[in-house]
Amino acid sequence: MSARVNSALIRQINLARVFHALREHPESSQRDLGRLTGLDKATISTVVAQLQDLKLVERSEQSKARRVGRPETALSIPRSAGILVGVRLEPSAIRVVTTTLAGAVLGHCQLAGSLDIDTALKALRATVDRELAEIGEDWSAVRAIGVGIPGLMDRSGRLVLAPNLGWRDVPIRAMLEELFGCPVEVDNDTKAAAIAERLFGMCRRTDDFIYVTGDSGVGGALFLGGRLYRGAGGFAGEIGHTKVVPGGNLCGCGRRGCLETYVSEAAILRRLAGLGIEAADIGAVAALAEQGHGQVRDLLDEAGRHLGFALSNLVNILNPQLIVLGGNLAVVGAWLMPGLERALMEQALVPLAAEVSVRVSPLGEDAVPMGGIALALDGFLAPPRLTVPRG
Amino acid sequence: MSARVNSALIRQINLARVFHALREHPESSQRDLGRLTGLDKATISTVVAQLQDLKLVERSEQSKARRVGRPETALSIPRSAGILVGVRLEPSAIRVVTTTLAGAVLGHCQLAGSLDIDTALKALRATVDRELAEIGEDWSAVRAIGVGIPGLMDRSGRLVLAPNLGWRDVPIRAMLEELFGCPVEVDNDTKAAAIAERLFGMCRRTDDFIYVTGDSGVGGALFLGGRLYRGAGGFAGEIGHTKVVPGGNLCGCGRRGCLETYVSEAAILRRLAGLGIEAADIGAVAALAEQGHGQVRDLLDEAGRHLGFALSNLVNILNPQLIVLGGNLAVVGAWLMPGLERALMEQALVPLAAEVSVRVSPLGEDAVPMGGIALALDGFLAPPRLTVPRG
DNA sequence: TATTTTTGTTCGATGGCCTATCTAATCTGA
DNA sequence: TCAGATTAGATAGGCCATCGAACAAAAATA
Repeated sequence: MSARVNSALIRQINLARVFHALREHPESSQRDLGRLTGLDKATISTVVAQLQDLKLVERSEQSKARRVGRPETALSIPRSAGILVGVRLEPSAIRVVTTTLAGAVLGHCQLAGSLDIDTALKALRATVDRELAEIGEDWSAVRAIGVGIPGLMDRSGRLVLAPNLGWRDVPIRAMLEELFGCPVEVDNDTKAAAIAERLFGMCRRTDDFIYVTGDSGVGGALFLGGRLYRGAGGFAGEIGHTKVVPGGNLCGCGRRGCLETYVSEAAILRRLAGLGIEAADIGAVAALAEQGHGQVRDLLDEAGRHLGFALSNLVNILNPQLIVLGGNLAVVGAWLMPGLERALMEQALVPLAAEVSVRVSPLGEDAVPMGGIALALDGFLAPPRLTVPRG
Repeated sequence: MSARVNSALIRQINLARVFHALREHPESSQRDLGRLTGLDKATISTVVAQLQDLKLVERSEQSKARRVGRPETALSIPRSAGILVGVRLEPSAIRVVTTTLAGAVLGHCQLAGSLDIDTALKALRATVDRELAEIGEDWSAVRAIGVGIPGLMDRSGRLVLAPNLGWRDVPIRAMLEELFGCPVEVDNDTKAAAIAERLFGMCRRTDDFIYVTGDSGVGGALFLGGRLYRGAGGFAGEIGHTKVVPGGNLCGCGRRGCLETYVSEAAILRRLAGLGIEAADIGAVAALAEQGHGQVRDLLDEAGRHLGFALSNLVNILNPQLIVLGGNLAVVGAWLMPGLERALMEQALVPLAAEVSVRVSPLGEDAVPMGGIALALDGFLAPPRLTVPRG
């Protein structure tokens, strides 16, 4: 059953809309917010008053005069409104980012990871504590925490399966809320990163984009029609097992020629090793390419071609506006691009290929933790989804 | 700018929800509708009163007693509420269906098509006039008309391009409203058929499904998260040019091995002709298969395999709950199925393949005109979409 | 200094939904 | 037969939302 549609929901929706409008356009006046949201200025007045009561918004002391007439008073989302904590939880590392409610980064922190759940959680707690001390805030300032995890979640925040961590069927959200004593949101890391791209990255005005990343495998997330698409079972986005080479490399899934046997970090390192080229990680690969290493460049170009082939089918089917390369793929993005764009132009239908552009994510290593920030923000701001039968 | 969120919008949403609940569950009482929509019975009371004022709903005279207490009075969407007209406009044929507002079919009608716009529109008007006479209704009873066209539409109802009809940049919606003097909705035929499947067919409870059809090409429509997904430019769903055979048949798009060179009606007829088997249309092919013609069955099985391969990538990426074969593919669906399901099981990731089921559409030839009905219903019932920044 | 101009607040109107109460219609059981 | 129990639906009052219009505030301008 979907949510009740009543006046409380209206206010919840408009509150979120006004807040996000101010987040996107800092130092706006009430008049600006009215224009941005389409709401009457009287409504904006009461909504802003409520946001002030919630300590989410502050009005600046001095006012800026535009030309004639009463000057506008600028509004802001102050640091005193509280902070958000975004976490990337991985076998190899735990990365923590703290931001204001507006998404401005206050500090970073990183720690070696762990495969044992209890150890990982304890380390996480210690890391966040240290990070808070570093930026001079305490727990009372934390509004919410969001965590991106390489695994599959259900809607209630239960981790169904995380192969890389070796975790299965863990009530991770409940455990973290117990641990931190504040609201916690959890989601798949790639999906979280895609949401971050939408709220803080390069997709702020883009309703339809595909986000691709490549670590151990190749993950994807689909942002369709202004919202993240999760699929019937929450698995949507599994682009890594698209078949790109008939009878190609053997994949962990048991089939041959899957995309992720060519373009994941693991695959690239393995294939370079096969050529006698040692690289510790994707950064080292990028460095080699930067130095003009021909074989490395060729291999990345080929990987880009395979990725472009897989994406071309997706472009034909989904007609996105933008494709974003994130995570490890962003690190070598510049070297994947030529092959990728060539394959895309050759394989995708002309009008669709012409409209889509491919970009490298600007969020870098912070993509997933910033996704945690986006999840946390959603957690206490987003109204419930409501469904109406329609086309 | 998205719609204003105010109390008028709330009522619009709840009106639509109650109407659809009654459409889905005929002869419901107000109490039933309250349970179905989650709304308070007081709210249901006023909403039903308004629906009655709008002549959309009627209360039955006699009442049905369940056990003890005051008996319920059943509500219905009566024929006197008006009728809807659904149209499929094609080069070869114009097909018209009339239904009640609840979607119950009142009559069918078909006519040879035309490639000339003026002739086609005149013929359409005459066909609808005749059909109305046949079911004993006149134009005053028509609430709205919906038309499915094999071509690309923009959001305002302008036909951008219809290669099969040879039309380009035609303000088809405005022309039809002029012609009929009542509200008209237009959309791509495959997308319309998918909406019909959702409202009247086998996907009434399914929020995530892929609809596939094959006429001259292979078309698809994506119903994702409870609504039809159109893509950034309205092109979403082009499954026909997925590459399924490297270096395969030459396609009209200039590339090789596209899906639609194997499984469209045109492709199947052409490939059968290459084997010396003459079939006039897809119905004849189905008949041959029915008679046990080995070569025909083999070719359909192979087509099913190619379709299954294309769909397997899509299943991996979109994680749908259901795949529906419609249009001409439904006619030979039984013979495509074995190859299709085999390919799907082999190629798609196990947990995803296990959850998805493939079905043949029950709507048959009426799928597109019923899509017109769905569009027409949406036109005067669906509230405006509202967007909230979120994940 | 008075006027103009623009911003933001407040008040009343309107119209949603919801709680509580009331009425209607039937069944139950003595 | 008839009073009570039970359930469906209507109505009134409360609350809260947006919105239009009048109002207050603050600065530039003449």
